[in-house]
Amino acid sequence: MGENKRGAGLTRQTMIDTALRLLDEVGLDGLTVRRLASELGVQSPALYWHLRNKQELLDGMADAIVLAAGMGPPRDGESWQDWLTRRARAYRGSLLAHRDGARIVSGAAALSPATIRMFDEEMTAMVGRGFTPVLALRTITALTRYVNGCVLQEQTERQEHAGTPADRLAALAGLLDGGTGATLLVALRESGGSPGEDAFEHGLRALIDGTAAALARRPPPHPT
Amino acid sequence: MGENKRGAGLTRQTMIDTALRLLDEVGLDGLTVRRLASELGVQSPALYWHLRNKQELLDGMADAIVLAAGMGPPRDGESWQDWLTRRARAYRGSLLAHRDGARIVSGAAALSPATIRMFDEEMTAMVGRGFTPVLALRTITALTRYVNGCVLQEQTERQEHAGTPADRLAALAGLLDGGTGATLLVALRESGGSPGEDAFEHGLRALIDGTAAALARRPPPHPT
DNA sequence: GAGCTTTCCTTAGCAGCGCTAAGGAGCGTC
DNA sequence: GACGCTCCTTAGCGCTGCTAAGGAAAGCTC
Repeated sequence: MGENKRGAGLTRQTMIDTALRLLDEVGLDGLTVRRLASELGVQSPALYWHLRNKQELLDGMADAIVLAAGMGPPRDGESWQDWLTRRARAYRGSLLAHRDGARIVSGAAALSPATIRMFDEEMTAMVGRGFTPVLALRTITALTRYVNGCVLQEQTERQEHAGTPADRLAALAGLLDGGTGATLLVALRESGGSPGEDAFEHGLRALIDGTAAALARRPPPHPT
Repeated sequence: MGENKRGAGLTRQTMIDTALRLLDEVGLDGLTVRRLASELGVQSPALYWHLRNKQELLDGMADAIVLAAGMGPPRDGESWQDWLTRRARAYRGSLLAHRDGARIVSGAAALSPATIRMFDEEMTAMVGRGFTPVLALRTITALTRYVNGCVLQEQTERQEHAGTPADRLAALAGLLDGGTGATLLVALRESGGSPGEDAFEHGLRALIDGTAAALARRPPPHPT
């Protein structure tokens, strides 16, 4: 693969970047330390000079994926509903941008201080818009976990069902003896393109609207 | 470990049951084929007479966990809101009942026909209560993925942060230079017991309420 | 009842994994 | 020129999922 002596020696960052590129090729299960080392033009134990173990590499990759979403406080004049919606879509897009991205982020053991500070800034902005700190934390947490769960499922489905959608539908029809009347089949046939994206948008709007209801239920402590 | 010749030979079901028990002891990463075989009083290749590979075992475990939640159509006189809330809590409880339960279910490649039929029955019940098939599918999908994401996060956090909550709070305070004023710290301190459970309940209610709003927005095709 | 087949488990072992131990090349410093 | 530090090498350990080949026991056929 690549030869050594490229510019300077290995860096934590070049390892993470190369690992993310390699991830798209071979997937998380194919991402071995030896494979990454050969991609970097180096023997595998060389990586352990820069990393304590493989998990530290995965953590770095997870943080890079999260940071690439470009989240952060709302823009000026943006309602918190629009902001949180945009934020959730950007986060989902960042997870989808890399193969097994959701598995990487979900399995991460620790986020970087920069990411944690970003969460804190976001919550402060929410408090400025009428949230209590507790409600802000609950909302951000619920949204993040929802997106994680959605993309995780989307990505595992994408790689294991190799057949065409029509084949999958036919296989499902064989299991549901009710024939074409089965509700699940009707729904899958009627929901046009990607049911994953539809379900994501439905749940996202529901979470935002439901949060607005919770916010109205518990008004800010100093109403004018 | 266990001796062989217990009753009859191995069964798919006894393997799955033993694997679930072993899972609570050693976790998913410690659940190896050799370890499970020794627990069954047998050599490891014996398992491959009953299973094609390890993934098939994990799929069976996932299905057992899902079925143990005892989901299904609503009871008589139960509103769909109460039913879906109860269903989501039962599902979460079933995932939490086994160590790494969410990882097992999220990584499952295929659910059993019985489970798929149960989903179909649930969706039929929802259609009977005013949902369109597409909206029913979106709602069930969003709820399932939300619970998956929640429990996945809860379970990975539980095992990797070994320190006491107070220690974690102090470590976090070191990262957030703003001192005790940081919103994230305030929220963590104020949210009493388990922020994971609080966030789950908040998101759950938001999802249900938001779905009710979506249902009201798109009324059934034959209103009287 | 002998012989054959089928079922279910054994022993042996392969390729690959994460990771460690020990050593060596290239450098700057005294 | 010797030393020490940095960063990489070669060798290899214990483990993984899984396969190949064989053997004991049970059941079926004649």
